[in-house]
Amino acid sequence: MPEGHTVHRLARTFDGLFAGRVLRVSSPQGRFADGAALLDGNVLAAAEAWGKQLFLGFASPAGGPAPERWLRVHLGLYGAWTFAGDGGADVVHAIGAPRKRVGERETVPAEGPDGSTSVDGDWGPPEPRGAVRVRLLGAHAVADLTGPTACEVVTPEEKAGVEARLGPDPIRPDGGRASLDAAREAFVAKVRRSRTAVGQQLMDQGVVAGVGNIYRAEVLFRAGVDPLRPGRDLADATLAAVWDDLVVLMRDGAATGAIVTTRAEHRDAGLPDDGADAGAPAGARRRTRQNTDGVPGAVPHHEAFYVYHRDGLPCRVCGAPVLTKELAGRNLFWCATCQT
DNA sequence: CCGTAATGGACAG
DNA sequence: TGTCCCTTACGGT
Repeated sequence: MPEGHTVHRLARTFDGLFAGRVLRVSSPQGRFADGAALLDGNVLAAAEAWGKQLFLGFASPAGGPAPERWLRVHLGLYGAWTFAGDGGADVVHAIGAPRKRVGERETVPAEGPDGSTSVDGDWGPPEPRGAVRVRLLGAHAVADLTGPTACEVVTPEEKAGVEARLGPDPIRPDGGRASLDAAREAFVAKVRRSRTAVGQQLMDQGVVAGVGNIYRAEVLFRAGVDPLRPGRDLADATLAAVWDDLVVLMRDGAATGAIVTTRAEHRDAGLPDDGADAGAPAGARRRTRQNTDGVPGAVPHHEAFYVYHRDGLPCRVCGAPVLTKELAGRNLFWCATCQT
């Protein structure tokens, strides 16, 4: 369940595991059999992310390095990639030990049916688990895709068409525009062009690519902006600050794998864990999946956010109860005191 | 066992 | 605005 930062991490992982390698491509579930046949036996020539879109470029082994076909994947709400490998030197960075997560799923060393690890020189991929739409298999690693909202083979032209409809991406070095400054300008201008609530516009991938429900809620809290305010009513400088903050927050998320938006002084160190406060308001015990469980030094998930999934709990800054409301089919969270 | 939420989006009207 | 799709894991029976 990714926002853009996860997809950028995925692109890097594919690059590290499979770039330049001939891949066996299959569809254990069967729903992508035709597409898989189109890609099977080709070389992974590129792995790119733009917002929540992942593009894997394939080139024929005989041809040049330019991708002739792209696999376009959008994970949607619950899509996930699961990785396994033989732990060889060439994949150690991507598979990592002992617990590394990419997307929502844990990455584990391949195990035989009896739980044994790979035999030297005789690595075999694990059986696909669940409804695996696509399996990419290299010599030393395998990647399984489940539950995507989009998974299709497209031409370079079709890929360009998809990208043309996407807003600037704060994680891309140039923001997906001529420059990072141009990307910020495009974002500000687009939001100001409409009276649609800024909180709704941030979820529009044509306005800014890669922002999801968490970054939406958190960046507006940090900016002190009421999510329901019409975009048109916001000052240029306010929106520019929102963009700049997205650049910081999302790039940090891409680097660490976790979304953390709270500043240290606003975290309640010493409070009990989630499991200790049974009977607390709904938001208190709700789990928010993060990729940091058990990582030493990581900010625990219940201290990572200002407002996301904290409805009914006191605002970390002013103490007023965090509010929630459904907006365009998604749950919005905000503090009416801090955000005006 | 069953209901439901989940960091998303396409499409119809 | 509503409806549908994709899949999994968790909590309450």
